[in-house]
This record gives sequence, C-alpha cells and structure tokens, in this order.
Amino acid sequence: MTDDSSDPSSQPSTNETDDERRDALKEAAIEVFAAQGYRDAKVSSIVEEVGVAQGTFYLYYDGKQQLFEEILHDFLSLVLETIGNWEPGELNTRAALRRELTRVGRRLTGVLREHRELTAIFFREALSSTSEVEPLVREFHEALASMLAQFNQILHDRGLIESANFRMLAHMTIGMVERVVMEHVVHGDLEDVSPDEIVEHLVVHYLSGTTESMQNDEARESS
Amino acid sequence: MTDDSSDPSSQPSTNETDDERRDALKEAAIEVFAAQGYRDAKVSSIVEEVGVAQGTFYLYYDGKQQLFEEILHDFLSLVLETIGNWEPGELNTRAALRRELTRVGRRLTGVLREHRELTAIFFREALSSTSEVEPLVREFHEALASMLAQFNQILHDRGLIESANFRMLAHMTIGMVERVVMEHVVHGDLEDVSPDEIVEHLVVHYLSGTTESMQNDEARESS
Amino acid sequence: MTDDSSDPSSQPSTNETDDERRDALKEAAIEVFAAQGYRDAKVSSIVEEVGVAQGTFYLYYDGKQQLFEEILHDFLSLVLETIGNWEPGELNTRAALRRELTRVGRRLTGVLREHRELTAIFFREALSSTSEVEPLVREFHEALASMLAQFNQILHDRGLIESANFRMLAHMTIGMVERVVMEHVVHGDLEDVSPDEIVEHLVVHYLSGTTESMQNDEARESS
Amino acid sequence: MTDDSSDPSSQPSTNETDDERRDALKEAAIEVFAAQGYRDAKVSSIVEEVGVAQGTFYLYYDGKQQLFEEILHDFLSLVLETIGNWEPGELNTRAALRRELTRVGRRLTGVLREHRELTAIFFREALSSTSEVEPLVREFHEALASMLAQFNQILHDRGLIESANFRMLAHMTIGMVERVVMEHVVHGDLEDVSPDEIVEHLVVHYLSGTTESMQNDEARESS
DNA sequence: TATGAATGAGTCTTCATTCAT
DNA sequence: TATGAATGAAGACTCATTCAT
Repeated sequence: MTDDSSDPSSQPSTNETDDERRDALKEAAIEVFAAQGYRDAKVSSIVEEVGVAQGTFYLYYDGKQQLFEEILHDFLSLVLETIGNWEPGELNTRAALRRELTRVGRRLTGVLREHRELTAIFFREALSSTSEVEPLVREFHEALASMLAQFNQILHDRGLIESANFRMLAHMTIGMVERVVMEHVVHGDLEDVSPDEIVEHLVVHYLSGTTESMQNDEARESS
Repeated sequence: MTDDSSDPSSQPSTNETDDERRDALKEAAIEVFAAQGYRDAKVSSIVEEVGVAQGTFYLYYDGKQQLFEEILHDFLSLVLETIGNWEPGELNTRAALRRELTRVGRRLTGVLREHRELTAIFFREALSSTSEVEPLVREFHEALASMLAQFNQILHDRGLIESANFRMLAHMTIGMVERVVMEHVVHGDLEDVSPDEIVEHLVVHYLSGTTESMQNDEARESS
Repeated sequence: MTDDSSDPSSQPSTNETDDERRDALKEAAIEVFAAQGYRDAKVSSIVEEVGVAQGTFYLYYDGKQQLFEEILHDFLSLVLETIGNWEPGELNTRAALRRELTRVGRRLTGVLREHRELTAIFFREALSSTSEVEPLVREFHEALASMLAQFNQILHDRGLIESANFRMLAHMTIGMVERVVMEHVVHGDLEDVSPDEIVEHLVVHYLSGTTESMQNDEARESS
Repeated sequence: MTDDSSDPSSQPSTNETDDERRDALKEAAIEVFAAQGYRDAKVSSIVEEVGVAQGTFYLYYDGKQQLFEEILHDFLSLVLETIGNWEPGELNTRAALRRELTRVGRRLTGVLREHRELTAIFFREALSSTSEVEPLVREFHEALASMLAQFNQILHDRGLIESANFRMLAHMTIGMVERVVMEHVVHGDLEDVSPDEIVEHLVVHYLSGTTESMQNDEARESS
C-alpha cells in the first residue's frame, strides 16, 4: 500500500530488508489486533509472532498506538479507494445507477472479505468512540458521509433520486452497510447469504429508499 | 421504575437514603462511563463525584463491571420496552404501519434523547465487540434482529411488505437506525434536523425498501 | 469457663442476656475460625451467624484478634486443666505410671474430640508461628514443655524413667502427641484407629523411650 | 543444585546474570518469607531487598505464590533427598539400623541447620493448614508418612522392630522430629544441646519405642 | 444496648516503553 | 540494526473498625 517507492536505487537491500521487517510487524499486529482488540493486544505478542525482540518494534514504529493508527489508515484508504473511483459521468439512468452501485458494492465486499482481519479491527475498535483513535475514525465517517451526501446531491440533480436530507441519507446508508458487513464479515452471521445477494439487497434497498413511491400510501389507503 | 413509593409513611428515610446513594453512584457512573469509556473509567472517579469513600462503592455494587452491566441492562430494557409494546393486531394497511412505525420511532427518539449519556455509553462500548460486556450486547443485537426479522415476517404475511431476507433486512434496519441515532444523539451531527424529521426519514426509507417498485427499473429503461 | 460469676445479685437478667450474646458470638467465631482460619475469617461472617449487626460485635469484644486470643486461651486452659491435675504422689511404679498416663491421655483425647473445632483452630493457626498470636502459643508450648520436663525429672527422681535430657524429651513427647492428634482429630487420618488404641500407642512409646533397654544393641550385636 | 556450570566459556555473562538475579530474588524472598510469613510478605519488600523495580520480579517469577511454592518445593526436595537415599539392603541388625538412623539424622540436622530460614518457613507456614499452599504441604506430610510407614514395615519384616500400627508410628516419629527441629533450628530453644546429641536422643527414642520391652511392666510389677 | 452505613489504608500485577550494550 | 532486561505507574477491591443515631 505504501510500498510505491519508485526508486530502488541507493540502498535497496537494506531498504527491502527494513520494509520486510516493517511489513512483517504490521502483519503480525493486524492479526493480534483482530484477535485481541487494541487494548488487550500486547506488543510482546506482536514481536513474538515475528520472532524479534521487543526493542526492535520501536525501530520501526513509534509505539503501539501509532501502528494501530497506521493500520486503521490503511484500511480507510483501502475503502475510500474502492468506493471512490466510480464514474459519475456515466450515470444517467436508474438502471445504470443500479449497475454501478452493484459493481462498487461487489468490489467493496470483495475487498473487505479479502481483508477480514482489517475489517474486523475497524468494526471492533473503530465503531466505538472509545479508543484513542476516535478522531481518525470520526474523520473517516465524516468524510464518507460528505462524499455520499455529495453523491446523493449529484444523483438528485440528475433526477435519479428524489429530494431528501442527503447527509442523513448518507448516514443511513453507511449504517446499513456497516452493520450488514459487520454481521457478515466479522460475526459470521448471515453467512448463508452470498455476498452478491447481500449487495443486491443493499442496492435495492438504497434505491427504493430514494423514490417517492411510498408517498401515496395514505392517499391510496383512503381511496 | 423504582419511584413507585407513593407513601412516605413508615420508614422512608432509611430506604430512601439507601436508594438515593445507590442511584447517585449509578448516576455518577453513567457520567464517567459516558465520558471515559468502560476501561478508562475509574471507580475512584465515580466515588469522587458522589463524595464518598472507595469502599462505599462496594456496599452498593459488586464491582465496576457489575454496575456497568446493570447500566447497560437498564438501557437495553428501556429500548426494548419502548419498541416492544406495539399493537401488531392493528396493522392491516401500509398507512397504519407507517403511522405505527412513526409513533414508535418518535417515542424511541424521545427516550434516547432523554438519556443521552446512556445512549452514548451503549454506542461507545456496545457497538465495538471489545469490551468485557460483549456477550451482553451481542445478545441484545441478536434479540433485536430476531424481533425485527419476525416483525418483518408478520408484515410480509399480511401483504404489507414484499418478500426479502428478513434477517438481513432486520440488520439493515438496525444499522440504519443505530448510526443515525449515533450521529444525532451522541455526536450532535444532524442536529439541524428535527427528531420528527429524522423519524420520518427512517420510516419512509424502511417502507420504501420493502416494496418492489424498483424492480422494473431495468425493464423501464430498456422499454 | 469464665462464667464463674458467683453473684447473680444485682442485674441478673441483663447480665445473663449479655453473657448469652457474648457466648453466642464466641461460639460462632469458633465455627468460623475453624472453617476459614484466622486471617480469612470475617467479622461479618461471625455476626451474620448470630444475627446481630457488625457494631454489636464490638460491644462484647475489642476486636477480631482479641476474641481469637480469648478462644485460644480457652483452649489452652482446657488442655492444661485436663493434663495438669494428676496425682504425682501416687506414682511409685511404672505400672502405676502407665495407668496414670493412660488415664490422662484418655481424658485429653476425650476433651479434644469434644472440642474438635477448638482443636482444629489450635492446630491450624497456632502451630505455625505466623499469626499475630504467636507469643501466646509460644508461651503455651514453653509452659507445656516446662511442665513435662519437670514431670520427667520427678519420674526420674523416683527411678521410674532413666536419665535423659528432660526438656528435650518433653518436646519430643509434645510433638509426638500433637501430630497424632492433628492427624486424628483435625485431618481425620488414622480414623480407623480407636482413640484408646492411639492413647495406648502413645503411652507405650513414651514409656519405652524412657528406658535403657536399647543401650546394649551394639554390645549384643558384637557378642 | 544449579551450580553445575563449571565452564564459564561461551555465554557466561548473560546466563549468569539471569540466574544471579533470579537467585537473588529467591534469596531475598526466603528472608522475607521467613521474617514475615507468606501472607504478610510483600513483593515490594523482596524487590527492595534486591534493589530492583517491582516489575522485575515478574520477569523471573509468575508471582508471589509461585515463588513461594518453588521455595517450599526446594525445601521438600532437600529433605526428601537427604532422608530418602539410605541403604535398606544393609540393615540387618538393630545396631546397623541405629547407625544408619544416626547417619541420616545427622545429615538431616546438618542440612536443616544450613538452611535455617528455609526450615523456618516450612515450620511457620506448613505446619498450619491455613495457607494457600496447604495442599502441597499436606501432600508432603502424607508422602513422608507413607515412606516411613513402609520403612517401618520393612524393618518389622526383618524382625528389627515389633509389630505396631506403622502409619501411626510414622506420624509419631514425624511429630517428634518436627517439634524438636522446630525448637532447635527455628526457635533456638535446646541450643545448649548439640545436634549430635539431639539426633542420638531421637534415634534412641525411636528404637526403644519399637520394642516390646515395656510389655512386661504390669507383670514385673505384680511379680 | 444496638445498629449498620461509611470509612480508607493496603498490594499485587501488567505492559508499553527505554536504553545500555 | 538488534537486543531484552529493566522500569514504574496505575487501579480494583477487602474488611476491620468506628460512630452517629
């Protein structure tokens, strides 16, 4: 993710070794964080997993929290990259929107399932505002909400969805997706439902929640 | 709940004193838990708030965790009571369903806003799976999901909503509601939106997400 | 034991009530001390047993330790009374000595078995020098040792036992008796052996250990 | 026991340092346990004695109790090794038995005197059944009793001692020895008696307690 | 005489981080 | 770059005793 170092010029072997160790530590940390939670994760467990001394850890990271934040950052980047690169220019019909949402949803589901541990960490620690990393997660949520609100605005401008409180709609969508993901990827509930089916449900629900089809219920009843 | 003491006749002072102290400690604990989170909350902070000695705490509660569980239990009872006592017998039309959902939603919103700190504690600790109380919360979520799934099933049987994966629909609903509540009650985002408006949005979204109106998108587009 | 109050004149009912309560507390304490050991015994357990408030305890005793010491004192008095009132004037033959030792031994065994809990307390707490009551027990042991040493001296003067280090002999005897009693009364090991048999063994062992019959082993072997 | 490191060649400093610290902590612990007793011994006292931080203690031992058990185990091993390696094959006469008992007794006395504090700990904690380590000590006592009972049985089979309740005889012997040791090594009473004299007394007493020479007292008297 | 609510000192243990080697 | 021994702060819980009523 951050290994886009394009110049393997100067001291490659050293660097590579360093990066390998750094990555190994991060890898181990992800495992431990996912299994124990941030507070209960011990640095000693992480280094033990890699087979280095405790002190070595601090050659690569400033501390437990810094590494945790980096890991969280990686996850958030991963998610934002995945859902961020759509082509809004193409979306001119609801059918197209639906296809696009499905496409993005499937990509996201795939990514999260590929990174189960990372996902678990996010949902175990980050959804709560307790941890020391609250600001980071809060920021992420706000970024996500803004992005979605803006997206909703665009869709509305194009007549694809009806008027609504776009920011609130964004939060609803995020919550809906997050909990389903949590149940599916983290807790293993809903495992009898295929990922594609899940995406299908979410997309349909999102789309149907953005039309006024329901608004005549009252009228219809009285007629 | 315990304020059913309408006769201050016989031995009111003793009982009242005891309960008052117990309540004061719980009150203080709610404040501290909401502010610091379970792990970081210190018993010393709680008793300091009330102005009693450390030992006094243990006269009324078995320990930090027991009190926390009691608080969580209080909250969950509050929620379950609020959302649990609807009248499914009356729900024969979508309009009636909508009215009922709105009624329950408003009541719930009101209750949560009255108990901001309790709500905050729940969302701080309970959404994460980390804390020592995970089982309790997990149980709550599952109870909630089952209740909603069953509710969805009933509605479906009555022809009020369309077929869907009811359990998944339940999770989506829970997630949707929880995040909006979190933003609104806990974080204060969405504060420009009135509670009633929020409920309105959620109800509409839920209802619209349960009809097949969107299913002809593809067809409509190609026609 | 201490109720030798010979004047039931002035306020008898009050006194009797007081003594009853005092005794009840001591009784309960013996039970608790025997079951939990001094350190783990809680004043709250004692008063709970009697059904009075914590504060009441301190109306009758200065505190946990003082009561414990009193209980220990009771036990030691009991033992000293039991073994102390022999008639050394009668002991002129080894057979008489043997009969007398058996008589005292049986009486002691009987008393200890009647007061199992008291005995258990002594052996659980007092044999170790750890507790706060060490001085008391040390004193008891020394008194006992002196008494026995003196007894041995008398027997020797009368030609009933051979010369030996009387003080050491006393300690050996005490140790021998104590451990057997501990196994028998406290731990329940040796329960297949009848008390009289135990006494018989101890007496025989004591007597045989005080003659020179063994002194010719070496000579006998070489002959 | 672990000082079999005769070659300070390869990595002596590291190992030695570790062991030294471990040993220093154990040494200090023995001192503190002997002085204060297990319950009152504070880890802080132990580390203070050595001059290290509290945390350091836990690098070498799992906790206070574990170290205590290790110390107790050391003592029991010491004792069992000392008394356990006799040569029963040689014991064919009472004179030989007497020599052998004297030899073992002297060795044991020497060992206990060399390890006064260890011995004191055992007698302070272990004779009482109160401490957390009761099971360990109880086990030791039972092992000891069984070993001695078996020993008595063997001696009896060879005609060296008379019939008796071997298990009870074992307990008597243990009690006799323990109290004398306690007085001599721990309390310093009997210090005017030389160790060899003590052993002599104990051996003679044991031997004389195992013959029937006394059985004719009654008869002799009446004759 | 009785109550019992309140006190508050006392201690083991964990673990992220440092630093001398 | 690597080690890993050492650090030391931090906190929940118990229970004998007191004292106002």
